[in-house]
Amino acid sequence: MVGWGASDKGLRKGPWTHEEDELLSEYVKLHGEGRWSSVARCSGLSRSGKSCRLRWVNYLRPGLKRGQITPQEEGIIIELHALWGNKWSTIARYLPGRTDNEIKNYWRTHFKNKDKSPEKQEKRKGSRLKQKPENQESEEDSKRVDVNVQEQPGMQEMSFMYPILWDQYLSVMSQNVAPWADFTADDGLYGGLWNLDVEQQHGGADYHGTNGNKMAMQHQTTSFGDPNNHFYGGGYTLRV
DNA sequence: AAAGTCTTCAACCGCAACCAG
DNA sequence: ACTGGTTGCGGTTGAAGACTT
Repeated sequence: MVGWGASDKGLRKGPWTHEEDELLSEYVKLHGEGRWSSVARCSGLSRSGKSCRLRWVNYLRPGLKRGQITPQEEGIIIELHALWGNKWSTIARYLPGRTDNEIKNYWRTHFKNKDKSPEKQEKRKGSRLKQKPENQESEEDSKRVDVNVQEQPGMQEMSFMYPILWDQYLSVMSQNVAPWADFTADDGLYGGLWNLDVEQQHGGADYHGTNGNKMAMQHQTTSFGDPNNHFYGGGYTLRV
């Protein structure tokens, strides 16, 4: 990578070391977030304020989720992207523990590649299929979410369906209220698509944004695909 | 086993908005 | 109102590892 290692101002660039992470964490613990330019100056780090902020926000901040995006999260990403486009930071507010960078990367790797030549994709897909038994759904397939967006004057309606694994289904159902779901966002939409109790999950519910927007959600659970594989389906119809 | 290709993700850059003086 | 510094956002890049031939 050209220029990484040291910049013309003597600031380091490139991957962060464990020592730098510790310095930054320690500094933020003592002085709090914000004032990133002074973090860079006072913490002893030879990093730009921008770099410090980015490292904290995307990697060091407590409460960040690690690991794969779940089918539920994927559904929310698709749904909100259909609403707002590439407003990654806005979308990230609805996925606590996930960063805008993570969501942006996920979108690019999983959905942007639709732009690539179909032949190439088919070729790769075909060779991958050789590796697994016939009729067995791949992990990617099992995460597929189907979205249907319909716009009407003054209202936008979206439906999305996704298959989920049985243990994920149980895990979601066991949470009467998702721990992260209880917030409202500046733009007035209710922030917790999973903030439904079991009865409501099956019955649907209406929510009101703080700006008066009405957001109606209808949740459906149904088993589809191969019941022996313990796939269940979830879905919402969302009207904004 | 090796070389080529593809995917993932951390980190950078440029720009715009915001804020204090 | 203007200016310079700071912060946040979205787009892009490139290294590393996984996968395919």
